[in-house]
Amino acid sequence: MFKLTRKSEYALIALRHLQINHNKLSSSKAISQIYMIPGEVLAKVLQKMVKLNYIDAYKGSSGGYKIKRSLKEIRLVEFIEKMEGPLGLVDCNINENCDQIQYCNIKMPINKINENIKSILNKIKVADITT
Amino acid sequence: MFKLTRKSEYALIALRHLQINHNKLSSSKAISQIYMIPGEVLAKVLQKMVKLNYIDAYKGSSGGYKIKRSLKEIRLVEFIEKMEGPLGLVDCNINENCDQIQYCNIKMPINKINENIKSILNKIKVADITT
DNA sequence: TTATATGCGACAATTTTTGTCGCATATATT
DNA sequence: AATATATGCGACAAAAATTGTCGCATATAA
Repeated sequence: MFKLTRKSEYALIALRHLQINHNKLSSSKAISQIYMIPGEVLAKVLQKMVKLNYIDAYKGSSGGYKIKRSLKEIRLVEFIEKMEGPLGLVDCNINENCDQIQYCNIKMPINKINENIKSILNKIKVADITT
Repeated sequence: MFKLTRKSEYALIALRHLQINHNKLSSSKAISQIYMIPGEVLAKVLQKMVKLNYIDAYKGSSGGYKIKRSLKEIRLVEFIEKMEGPLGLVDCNINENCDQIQYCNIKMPINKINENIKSILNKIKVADITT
């Protein structure tokens, strides 16, 4: 519980790197070597960030990735949800396929807490981590 | 990320049940049947809660479990950490065996956020879920 | 033309979570 | 005293999620 997945960690590490090196392109390979991140895994994370419009990709030799100036005010929760899927303390927040739901006595209180946590996390920006 | 494990869910469900039925003993089997929880799994969760002193066990025929009156002010984070182990956004908060740590550029900011989240979660009591 | 990038899908390995089985001990009930 | 019904506990198994690998396609600067 409450653990970032490696994918998200790699994404944040890469974002920070791209933010620091915003004046040039950084290739996936270069980043993966600097931070000891498995190449293919990082590549996919970067590709996903491109799709989600967080960073720009430049193909071809001497290509690479570059951060978008629009990144500054991204909420951390939003970023993680887009990278990994919806967050929720319990599955019934996300997906109603729970056989136990009709007998469950805690759904409502948990949902309340979940909303509290999310509203708090909403105040945290990606930039709080990457700058 | 941010998902309670089933064990914790079962624990909370059982706690709530025990709280509502504080006037009598409830057996593991009875609880597991009411809430459709696998018997052996629930049994272990209950046993752990006994060890952690959250509930009392009475052995033998017509035995079962009973909630302790002291439960009211337990913090949710504390409860979950005792049931599941330490919480942390990243492993390096918990366990320093990370090959990447010497190259990692996000450790400190993540640790900061981790503390923020924990301090917020600290305000939530188990009773917020079980009552 | 070539070397070096990104893009993408399928698959494999690993780890974590979840659940099962067997057996021991305790005790109320009969 | 015997029995049925509890808890207690360790080892194991199954399932799911996470993490990592491989192969090949496309794009482009040099």
